[in-house]
Order: sequence, then C-alpha cells, then structure tokens
Amino acid sequence: MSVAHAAPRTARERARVEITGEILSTARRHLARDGAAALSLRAIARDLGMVSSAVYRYVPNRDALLTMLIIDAYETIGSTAERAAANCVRSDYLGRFLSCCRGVRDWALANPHEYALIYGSPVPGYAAPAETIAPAARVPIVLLSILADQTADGSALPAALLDPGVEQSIAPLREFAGGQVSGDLLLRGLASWATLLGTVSLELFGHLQNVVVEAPAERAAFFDHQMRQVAIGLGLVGS
Amino acid sequence: MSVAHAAPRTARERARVEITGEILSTARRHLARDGAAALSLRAIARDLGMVSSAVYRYVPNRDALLTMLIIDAYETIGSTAERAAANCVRSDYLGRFLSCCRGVRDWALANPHEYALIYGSPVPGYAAPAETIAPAARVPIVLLSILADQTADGSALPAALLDPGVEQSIAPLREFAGGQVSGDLLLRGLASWATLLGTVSLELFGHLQNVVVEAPAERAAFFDHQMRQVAIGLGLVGS
DNA sequence: TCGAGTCAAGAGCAGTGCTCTCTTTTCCTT
DNA sequence: AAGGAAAAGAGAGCACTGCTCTTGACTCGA
Repeated sequence: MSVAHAAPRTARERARVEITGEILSTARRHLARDGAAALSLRAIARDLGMVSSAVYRYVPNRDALLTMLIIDAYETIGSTAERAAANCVRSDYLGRFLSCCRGVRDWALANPHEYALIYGSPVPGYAAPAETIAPAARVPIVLLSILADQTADGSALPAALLDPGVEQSIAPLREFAGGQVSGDLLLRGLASWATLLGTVSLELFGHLQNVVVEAPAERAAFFDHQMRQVAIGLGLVGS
Repeated sequence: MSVAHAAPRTARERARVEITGEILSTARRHLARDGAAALSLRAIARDLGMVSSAVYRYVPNRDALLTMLIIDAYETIGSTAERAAANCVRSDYLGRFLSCCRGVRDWALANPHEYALIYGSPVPGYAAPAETIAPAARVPIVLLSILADQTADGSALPAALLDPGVEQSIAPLREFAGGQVSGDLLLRGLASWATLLGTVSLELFGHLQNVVVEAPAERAAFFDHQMRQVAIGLGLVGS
C-alpha cells in the first residue's frame, strides 16, 4: 500500500477508485434488493453499462466482492451499535445495553439481506478471510465493554464459581477481555449476545409468525421486554 | 389424493413413488454436501442416470423440492427434540430441557446444512408454504410443554406482572398455549428458544472463533453451561 | 385392440462465473 | 513530442444453471 491510495493523482487512478466505488454501491443495492445468492457480476456490469469481463479488472472474483460487502455490513452494524450505546451516559449500563440492542435490531430490520449475509447461513464454498474478524468483533465488543465498565465501577454481579472445564472453554475470550471481567460474567455476556442475535434472527427469518403479533409496535415492545430481561439477568443497572 | 397413494398397485405407480423417493434422497445427499444454494436439479438427474427434464415429471420445480427438504428437516429435528426430552422422567423438567437442547445441538452439528436451511437465512425468492408451519412448531412445542408441565405441577415460577403492550404482543402464542402458562413464563420460554438457536447458530456459523475453544469437549461444556443457566433462569427444577 | 394418459429424451432459452484474446486508451519515459 | 508499456474495455467462448416445449415411445384400462 502506497500513499497514492489516499490521493489519486492521475485521471486513470481517479477513474479506478470511482468505478470501484460504483461497482460496490451497485452490488450493495443488488444485495439489499435480491440477497447474496442472487448477486451477479453480469447484472452489476449491465447496470453500470459495461461488459461483464470489464468488472474483473476491478474485482478479482465474486467471492472478493462478497467479502467487501460482508466487511461493509459488519462495519455498519458495528458503528451503529457503538453509536447507539454512546447515546447514553457512561454509567447508565442498562440504558447502553438496551440502546445497543435496539440499534442492532433496527439496523437488521432496515437491512435484512445484509444482516442475513453476516449472521445467517454461511455462503457455501465461501470461507470468510481474516480481514472480516476485526469488523465482526465490534458488536460483541460493545456488549463486553458495558460489562467491563460496570465491573470497573464495582457494581457488577459477584462472580459465581465455574466448573474448570467451562472456565477453560472461553480461554480465547478471556485473553481478549484481559482478565477484568469474571468468567461468569463473560458467559452471561455471550448468552446475551446469543439471545440478541437469536431474537433478531427469529423475527427476521419469519419464525415469530403465529407467535408474536406482526404489528411493528408489538414487535418492538416484545423485543424490548426480552432484552430488558436479559439485561436484568446480567445484573446491569441504570444510572 | 386417492387411497392409491397408500398402496401403489400398478407398476407405473410403484415406479413413481420409488423414483420420487430416490430424487428426494439424492437431493438430501446433495444438500448435506453442498448446501441449499448449490442444489441443482440437473445434478440430481445426472446422479440418478436420467435426463434433467425427466425430474420435472416428479417434482414441479426447484422450490417444491426445497419445501420437501425443509419439511423433512423440521420433522427430523422436531422428533429428535421430542425423543431427547422423552428420555428423562416427566417430572425432571430441568433434565428434559437440557436433553432437548443437546438433542437440537447434536442434530445441528451432524446436519449443518439442514439446520442452515431451516434456521439460517431464508432462500431468496422462496416463500415457505403453509405446510411447513406445523413441522416447524415441533421444537418450540417441546420447550413449551416442559414449561406447561411444571406449571400444572405447581412448581413453576410465580407469574410476574407484565406491561399490557407486551402481554398483548404474544397473543398468538397465548392462544396456542391455551392459557395454562403465564405470559411471563411464555416470554421466558421464547427467550430460551432464542438463546438455544442463537447459541447453536453462533457456533455453527463460525462466530465463536477466537471466543470459545474449538475442541468438541470444550464446545459441549460451554453449550451445556449456557443452557443450564437458561434453564435456571426459567425456574426449571430436576426431579 | 386401441385411444388416453404418462414418461424419457432432446433441443432450446435466458441466465450465471470466469477466461482468453484482441483492440483501444492512457500514462510515463526517453 | 514520440514511442513503448501498462491498463482498461470489448467480445467470444466454456461449462454450467433452472425451466419450457415438442416429439416419440411406452403402458394401462376400457
């Protein structure tokens, strides 16, 4: 990577970043409308008035395009969650948690295909490269930060004793968290993450039909209640 | 539908049910290996030594084949969950719940593509027909039955008061449950369902990388602990 | 036995990802 | 300014896909 990436000098370089951007935004539009499986390089080329083979000058292949869209989705939902949590005062742990959850759900409802792309079934034959790991971590990091802050505050739940095997199973997460948060709380945090994504996925993927009233207000009330119960179980308190 | 369906008389009818069965089992094999998106009628026909158009004599189109596979997956995971729960004595509510959860996870690990087909991203352009509703309900019914049994037993958690809006949001589920279980417990049950599927999905779709140790034993210990915590939160007790 | 119904086969349509070659355009160096 | 190199566009082509339509062969029951 050279500094030329930041300031395209020549007309050719300028056109390159511009066309690359257009390919990406067109792909994003197609993804939002038709989903990942229907993403077609030929259709994108057609939309841009260029021939299909010309797209390959900018994007190595379909998988690379998918990777870009996946990273973009992770970054967007991650920053949404961060902003939502930052809307509350630091010591309002309950408020931060709920705000983050609502942010994730709202984003998922507004971008169902993007959500399905990152949290739904993996695309067969596609293996997510390492660049996706950091963006993917942003949402769980928001949740963990809230727990860590309340722990540093001294108002977190007392740490329960864990079975050694269970304690060891979350060794990677523990290493990441840096030992501030107890294993018990980390596990509760993971459960809250699972419940959040599980609840959103159930709603988005149609499994709440004949279970929860379809009207948006009721759906929101249901979600809010579920997430509040999770937060209470985490021992989160308001300011 | 005539009674002939139950007892194929003529050679033609016999061949018909046999070939239909072969198409389904081949499709199931392809699904397990390559996933739903890669399911190809031509490939199935090739495997069966017949020409692609001939398959359309037995299956109306690709979506119908998908529907059959979806129903099959729901039935299989449903009966797995029922059998797992039935392995424990009726009054061991905690044991029934944990056994059901483990059954769901084990089935999901053994049949990742089938799991992704029913609980992952919906297939774009495919709308699940009404026939899938009943099979899809089997797993949540197992969970709810455990709650209902403990309620009938009198050892369930006292029902907490709910916000009227929340209470109303689960009207369809309440109607289904028949008024035995309190709204509070129904919501907890739904949360447990969401956590179960969320936890399984996180593991199966690769989101526990760098979070939980990859070894099967640790993964199982982690899952068991999470589900036990959920069960305790539900107020489930052992025999 | 013969007509109705059923089925396999093949051709064909419109689409896909991707590669290859060929031409045009742009840029940098001499 | 001119020429060569590099980049980009265009188009053909390969091997696929789901699906439709027609054609000829077969089977079954009246």
